[in-house]
Amino acid sequence: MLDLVQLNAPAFMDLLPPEVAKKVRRDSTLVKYTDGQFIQSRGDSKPGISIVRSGAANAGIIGMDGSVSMTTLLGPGQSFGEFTIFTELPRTHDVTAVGETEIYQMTATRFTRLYDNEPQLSRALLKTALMRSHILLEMLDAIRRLPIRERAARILQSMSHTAGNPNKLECRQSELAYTLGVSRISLNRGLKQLAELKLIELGYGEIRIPRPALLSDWVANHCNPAPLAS
Amino acid sequence: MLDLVQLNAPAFMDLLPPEVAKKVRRDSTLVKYTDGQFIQSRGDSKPGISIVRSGAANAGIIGMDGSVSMTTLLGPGQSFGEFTIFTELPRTHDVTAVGETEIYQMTATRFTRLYDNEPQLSRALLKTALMRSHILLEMLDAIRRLPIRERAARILQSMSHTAGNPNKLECRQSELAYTLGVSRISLNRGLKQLAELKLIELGYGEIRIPRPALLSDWVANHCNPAPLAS
DNA sequence: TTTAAAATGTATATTTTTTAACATTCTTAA
DNA sequence: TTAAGAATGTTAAAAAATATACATTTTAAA
Repeated sequence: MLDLVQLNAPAFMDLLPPEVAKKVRRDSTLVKYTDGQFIQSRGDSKPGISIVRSGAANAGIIGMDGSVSMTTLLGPGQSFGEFTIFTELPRTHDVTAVGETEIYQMTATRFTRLYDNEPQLSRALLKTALMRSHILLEMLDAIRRLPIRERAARILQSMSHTAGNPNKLECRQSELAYTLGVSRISLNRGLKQLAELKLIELGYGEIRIPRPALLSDWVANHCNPAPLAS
Repeated sequence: MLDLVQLNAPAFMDLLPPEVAKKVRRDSTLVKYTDGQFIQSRGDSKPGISIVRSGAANAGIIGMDGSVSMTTLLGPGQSFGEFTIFTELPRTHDVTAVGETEIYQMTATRFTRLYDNEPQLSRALLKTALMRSHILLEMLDAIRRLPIRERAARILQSMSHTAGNPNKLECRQSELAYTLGVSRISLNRGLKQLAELKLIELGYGEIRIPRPALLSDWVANHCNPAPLAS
């Protein structure tokens, strides 16, 4: 499943100096999960931080009818739940394992002790938290202000930046729609229009971006209210 | 103007021990702005942190047509722009002064020096950043998942928690609509329905919540997908 | 190679939301 | 007390998005 937050934010562990990362691993418990297994539930209040070691963690909110909204895929090195340590808030997401997954789990008390001795930890946490709210703010703004076509262009552009190949994105249209919070039909209409503008090409399970610069220009001209000037 | 983020998040300066707050004030430049004056523009890239001393700062995004979306009012003690210090991101918002306003401005270099010597700073920054993204995530989820009526109920409930008087909110419907990202007409329709359910009472420039517990119950039953269990 | 499943493409009816326009109510300052 | 402005209330038409349904294309497995 796709994700805006994950795709743009750096992994927590990657921001740590190797020796600090080692201490984090040392002080935490490695827990293994099988595909689909629950790692945490929305509403849990036991504070602690979780870091993906291998596999992936799918964060979302499961509705009463079983539907899931706003899915986020967290990969190796990425953390979640850290806000429970610094605030008194309950967990916002249901998180399940995607495939065989290993998670470093650390309780709040252990983490706090490490945190007090390793100033590098706070930098890494701050950077991820600040980038996350930055991205969320931009996304919120896009949802409120931009029509679906523009929103789609924007997410494609940001994904092409971070994905392996800037010219091709492998993803289902239904997943993209999910992430943008719109119906597949609406998304398809938007994508069609972008394809007519020659900004993208639609394929089976993939979207090609033959000239990323063209897309970037278009996004800059159509999606930025007071364009992010230099 | 109303704001979800501001209403729920603690002020940065309030999270600092008095002696650290004093050092922050000491190391920054106090700048005065008159009503409506620009404090920063979207796209600015000079890194630094700003803290409101008196008055208020209005953060929003000004569209090409002059319209403003997602307005946020920051009051005394609240900070903005700190993410520019820890990431390489340009500023996301246009910020203007509301009335006579004083802002503590600190450059990135100065702040970083202080940051390295005062571990308490990182805790305060982390807490505000984490709370912010928590609130943003919940808001994003609400926008995607909930109809307007439910969204309105949710914001009213959260505001009644934090406002001075839990039984009365003084706000224009147009402001509320703005914050929720819907038209005034749609919001009015939603509020009417909540009023019919006897959850709220509508007045001129105010919304009364005669029995907050009733509203909370309703929100818990209608707005929480997998209810935030205990 | 055939078949089933997955994914995309498309049309239409329905619902939701917005825009625009205007009436009404409330507040405040002359 | 009255007039002007501010805010809310209401309606109808237009636009946007969704749901439903089904056709087509692509992939991969039997």
